[in-house]
Amino acid sequence: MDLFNRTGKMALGSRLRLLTAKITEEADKIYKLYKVDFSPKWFPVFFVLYDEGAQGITSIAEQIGHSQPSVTKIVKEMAKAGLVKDNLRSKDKRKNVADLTEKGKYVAAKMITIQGEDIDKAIDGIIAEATHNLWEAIGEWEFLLEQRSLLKRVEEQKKLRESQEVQIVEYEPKYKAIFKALNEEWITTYFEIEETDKKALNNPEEYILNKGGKIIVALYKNEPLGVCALIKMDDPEYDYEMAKMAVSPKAQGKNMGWLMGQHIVNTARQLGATKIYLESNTLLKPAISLYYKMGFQKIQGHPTPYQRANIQMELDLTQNN
Amino acid sequence: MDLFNRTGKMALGSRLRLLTAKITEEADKIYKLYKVDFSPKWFPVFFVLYDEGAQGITSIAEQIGHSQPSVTKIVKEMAKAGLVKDNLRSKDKRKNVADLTEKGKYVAAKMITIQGEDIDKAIDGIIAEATHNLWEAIGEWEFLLEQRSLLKRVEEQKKLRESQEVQIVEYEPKYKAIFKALNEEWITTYFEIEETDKKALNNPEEYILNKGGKIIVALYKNEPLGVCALIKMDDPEYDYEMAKMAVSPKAQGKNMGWLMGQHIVNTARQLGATKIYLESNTLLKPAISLYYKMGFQKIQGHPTPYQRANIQMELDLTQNN
DNA sequence: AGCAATTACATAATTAGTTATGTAAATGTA
DNA sequence: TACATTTACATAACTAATTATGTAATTGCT
Repeated sequence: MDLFNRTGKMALGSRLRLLTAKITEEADKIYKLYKVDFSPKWFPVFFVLYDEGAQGITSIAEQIGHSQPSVTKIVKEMAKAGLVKDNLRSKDKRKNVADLTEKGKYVAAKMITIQGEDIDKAIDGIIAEATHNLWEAIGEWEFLLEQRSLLKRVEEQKKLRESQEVQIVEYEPKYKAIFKALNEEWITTYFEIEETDKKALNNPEEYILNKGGKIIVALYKNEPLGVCALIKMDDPEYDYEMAKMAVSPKAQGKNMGWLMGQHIVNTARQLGATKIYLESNTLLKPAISLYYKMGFQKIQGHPTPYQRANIQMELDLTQNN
Repeated sequence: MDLFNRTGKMALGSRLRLLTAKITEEADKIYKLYKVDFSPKWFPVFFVLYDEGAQGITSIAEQIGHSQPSVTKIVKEMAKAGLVKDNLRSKDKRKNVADLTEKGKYVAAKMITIQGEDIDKAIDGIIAEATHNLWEAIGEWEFLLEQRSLLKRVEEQKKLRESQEVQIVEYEPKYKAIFKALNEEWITTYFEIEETDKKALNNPEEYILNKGGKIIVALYKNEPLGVCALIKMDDPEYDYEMAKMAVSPKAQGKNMGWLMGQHIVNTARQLGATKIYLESNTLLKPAISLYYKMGFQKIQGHPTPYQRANIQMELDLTQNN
């Protein structure tokens, strides 16, 4: 299939489907070769009954990774072919216990020993001719996808790529409106604008910058979609507070919060800070988890002008992070 | 999937199907992640149109390895989604030429560059974590199955195993009936019993053994299912003739002909023969091809008592075979 | 003991493909 | 040039799976 050299790996699903179809088709011919009246799709159910003995439909389905209705159908088909008997008596009257018939046991033994050995050897032959072991590779994929799904892995790549297109810049007067708008957006979604908010958002120069603080803006493809402030505190314990972090919903999943957070921390360090303070609300789950990821620890009892603040945290810059 | 450690490789098809289903399911979620209104099954058709430009249904089907009706359906679905326009004018009025719309081209470019890159990297990550490369392994299987199908490989294993259960023994009087029956079976199927046949089949001792010939019997699981004779000739050029080879239809595909042939040749060699002669009929294709495989060469002009003989061959034992 | 929740399964509807078949257009041939 | 064959496609019927849904039996809880 030359096609797949051109598509790249995003066609993995299609490519696998074609190979699967080809192999299933051959399997059918192989059963004919052995003159067994057997359909390849029966195999997993058949094998489980052979290997584990009589059991209910759902139990089989779980073992072979099929849906329960699929097993129901297959059991009925095999019953018709005389390989299986179902509706065996069991205490639980909901259960439909299936088991191999004598004929089924005979076919199974023959199929799994004789035929299985020939097929194993044929496949081992292909594996020996190849430099990459398909059988082992599939096993590894089953395991690795169990650990972390393909979706998750792609998500991470996406985030990584997009975070490379995020640029952090210093506040300039032209960003005044967006600084206000992005913050108002999340505040009004969950809470109400408080008096302290108004002051800072309407006069960032006066209330933040001129007092020795910083404001940064995150650009995604040159569009300002995130803001964050480092505010000088007048406190015996803390030098700076990280506050007014806001990311546009349009820029979610681009790692912007993390990038701005790291930038703010570095800035604080350069300004000689040893501890950073912040306050937030536990309603804002992604934010809280970001703070923990950055190394912030929960503290208690610091006075705050904000009504919505129900959690307070600090980051100790003297420790390695 | 622990199941597949127990089944052995004959469950390869089932195992592949499960992996394919899982990956297709994830692919669907990945498209949602990128907010593209796109179904994974469209991908091969979509890609071909992107890569090769406008073309007819059948041409697409051939390239992607799908059936033509499948492509017809997919093209219609994509047309409905506004990604493709079909029924484009073409000289050949039977043809339904499809092409990407402007929207389709935009989506394709974005999908294949940006999304494709993320997916490629995610899959490369899995491949890097694994010790066996699934992508390469699939490519190798596509190639190797093209060379020699799985069916053929299994057939060979079967033949090999069964030929190990074939035992060649010397003629004994108890095999007189089967010697006659097996020969009569094939002769009457294609030709008629001739006078010369009757003599040899009814009196093998007198006409074959006592004249210095040999008869061997091939047993499959102790059942006599094949016979062959080495007949002493009274001829200036040839010492022996290989004749009366017969294999029961029940024993077809067990390599019996080859095994008996080799045995006869070895016997002749031990008896000091330098050349073996045989005659046959070109109607008997498997037999003729067996003789060629054994090293026999076609010759012409030797006198024969048989009407059905239309081909004559010899094997030179002085040459390495 | 009585009722809600869960479980085990069957059945129906849906999905993504296939093979089989029909038909019009194009091509090949006597 | 007429007619048979082939090609290109659509449509129908089938296959092997899925998800959705309904129902009876069992279990869990107060």
